Amino acid sequence: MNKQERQRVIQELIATRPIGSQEELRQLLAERGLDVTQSTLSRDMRDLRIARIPSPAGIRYTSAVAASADEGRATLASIFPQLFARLDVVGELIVVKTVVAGAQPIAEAIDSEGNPDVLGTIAGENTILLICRSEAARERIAKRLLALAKR
Amino acid sequence: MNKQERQRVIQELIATRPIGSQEELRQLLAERGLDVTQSTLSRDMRDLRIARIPSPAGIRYTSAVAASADEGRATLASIFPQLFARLDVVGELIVVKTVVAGAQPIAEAIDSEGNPDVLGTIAGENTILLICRSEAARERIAKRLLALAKR
DNA sequence: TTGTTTAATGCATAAGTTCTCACTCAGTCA
DNA sequence: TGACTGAGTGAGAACTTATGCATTAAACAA
Repeated sequence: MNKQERQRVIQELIATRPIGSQEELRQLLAERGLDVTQSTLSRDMRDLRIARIPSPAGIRYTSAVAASADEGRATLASIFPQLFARLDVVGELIVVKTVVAGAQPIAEAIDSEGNPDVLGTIAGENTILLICRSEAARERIAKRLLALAKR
Repeated sequence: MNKQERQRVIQELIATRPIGSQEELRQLLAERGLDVTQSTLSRDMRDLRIARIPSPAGIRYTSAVAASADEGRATLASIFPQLFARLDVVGELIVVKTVVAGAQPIAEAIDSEGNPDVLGTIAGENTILLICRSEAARERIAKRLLALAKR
């Protein structure tokens, strides 16, 4: 049971669906085999600065990290761990999921490295598509990104 | 006793200083002659969508108009038929063409389903790129989307 | 190995927020 | 006029989140 991994899953869950309480989040995590108490989630939310936003439709949590992540251009290593959510690969492609609004800065940081293994990046709001030169190149890059994420 | 006036003052107070609880806010309002209970403030906060952001330094309220812009997310089934235009596939990819400005909401709706077959989506203005886990996954998704479109 | 330190966590409960209900008051209409 | 309606509110119950303290596990030094 790993704190980093858990916090990453929390970011992702919160980015992709409305969650109305820490207890609800706790259940979603439990379904994924991450069993912790609400106390721990309260502390995670603080670490991640996850905002709680009320509205007529109910309460919702939102990652507030993204807002403060775009100060100038940061190095990949400095922002990737904070913004990263998940990574998948298929063929020569890598799909990186990030917290809300995290895709743009990460893609920019990757681009600016000028790695020839990377043919290009396309970033949406919380998803980056990385097109690699070959499957071998894709493997190298994915490995490196995963290592970065673990920081 | 005027609600609008009070809510205006709340916005102002929250913008200009760190406020850590509704009780604290209540006192500040009382000093200004606006006497209400914390219950009322809770309702005001909801009306104004004032976010509560925790951090190692304590809790703080912030006007959250920007952060809460994603309320009222529609289900895929409810919007897809209206916005869909055309669909093509290649390898693990699906390219969905939509009516102008339709890509963003559809991509969001797809994301929020959390389907593991879908590694990620990237949306432009009227085109969505869907990256699937495999060609088989791509087939399943494409079939489903086409069925949805026929509604 | 043994002791020490530190991070992570659960438990119990304190602190804080939201909700339900009842009430008031102003406006509307027959 | 008198009944009705809806917005706004307070009081306290119900619910949610934060925190103090104790425990455990891991890393490290002696």
